[in-house]
Amino acid sequence: MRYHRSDVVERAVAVLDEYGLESLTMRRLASELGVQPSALYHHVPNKQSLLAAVADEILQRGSRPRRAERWDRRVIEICGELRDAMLAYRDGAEVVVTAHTFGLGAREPAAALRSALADGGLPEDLVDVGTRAILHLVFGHTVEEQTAMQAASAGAIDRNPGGAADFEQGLHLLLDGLRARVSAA
Amino acid sequence: MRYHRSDVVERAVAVLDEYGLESLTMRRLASELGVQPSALYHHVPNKQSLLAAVADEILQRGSRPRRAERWDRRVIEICGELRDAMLAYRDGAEVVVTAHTFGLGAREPAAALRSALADGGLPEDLVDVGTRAILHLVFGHTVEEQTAMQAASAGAIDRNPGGAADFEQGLHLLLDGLRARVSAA
DNA sequence: ACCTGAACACCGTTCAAGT
DNA sequence: ACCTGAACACCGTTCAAGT
Repeated sequence: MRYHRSDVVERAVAVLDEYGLESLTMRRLASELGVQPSALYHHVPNKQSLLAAVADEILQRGSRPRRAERWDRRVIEICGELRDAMLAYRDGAEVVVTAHTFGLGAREPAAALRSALADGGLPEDLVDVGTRAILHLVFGHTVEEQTAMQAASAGAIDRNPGGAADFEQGLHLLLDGLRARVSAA
Repeated sequence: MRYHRSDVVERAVAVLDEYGLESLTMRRLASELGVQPSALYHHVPNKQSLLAAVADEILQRGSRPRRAERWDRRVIEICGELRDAMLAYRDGAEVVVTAHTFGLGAREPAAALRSALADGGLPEDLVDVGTRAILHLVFGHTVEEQTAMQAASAGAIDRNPGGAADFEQGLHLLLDGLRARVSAA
């Protein structure tokens, strides 16, 4: 059986979703494909870049058409899509956030937010600050939400970090600040 | 030589700061203390809780007296202290954020923010949402800032995520949203 | 081009035994 | 109470050799 890079990435997503990030090892993935661990290094330079590819695959699978016209509605749309995409796979938020932190993959959401804020007429430095702030909010909220969900389904009834409603409420706090800067410009 | 838990935690902080998180292994820490790896398990139940203790130690070492009176100035003060504390040690942000995510240690900053927002007269649900939003902003920004700093000092001149100025600007966006809700109450 | 087999240099954790 | 010695069950990655 001969594989391509896309087969490896797709199987990695499946292993992640079924067994979790801590079980997504090169050796485990190799045995899942019926291949020696060393064979994976023909398709991927190392584990880090495999995880980046997994992050991009998760985001791409969750992508939806853009419908909103107003810049602030578009921000909400992008953030909702991003949250849903990450929540759709076990440990999806952790994987996407880590990839973004190390600057490998997961670049699309930042670009989409940037252009929405730019369309809103914000000055360039505020586009930068705003994009990062929104992204940090979405990432932080979603990692916490997913961790709590998975902890709850594994037994312990921890604190709940709020779902979609709290997510949107936090986002609106930030959007208020940004809107105030648009009208002031 | 006989050690106590505090010796182990303090040495762990030193190893973290000097060699980074990826080198902070139980085996490495043991050899640094001149002891067998198994000896560490007399002072700490596992690696995860050692890292939580390291996170708390980092935060405690960076703690400063509270001076601000107004609730919103106090939020800025708390966030600045938190950022400085994490930046003071190599990979400090990563360690503190991970501990917080898994609900082990790093609880003090959330409590301090909660009480500041409550003093501001915000309704209870907004205290929750606001605390988490602020924390996510600070954590996200600081991890990104520290990662970029360390990547830069290791060679690659990456994108810079802004320092203290961008940090405060992002925080002010959120505070504007919160202040608007205070006056509306 | 893709894979095997074998190795290298590591991990976290447990547990009987010592003092 | 604190530590040793030895083991268990793993890791990511490299590299010569095969087809």
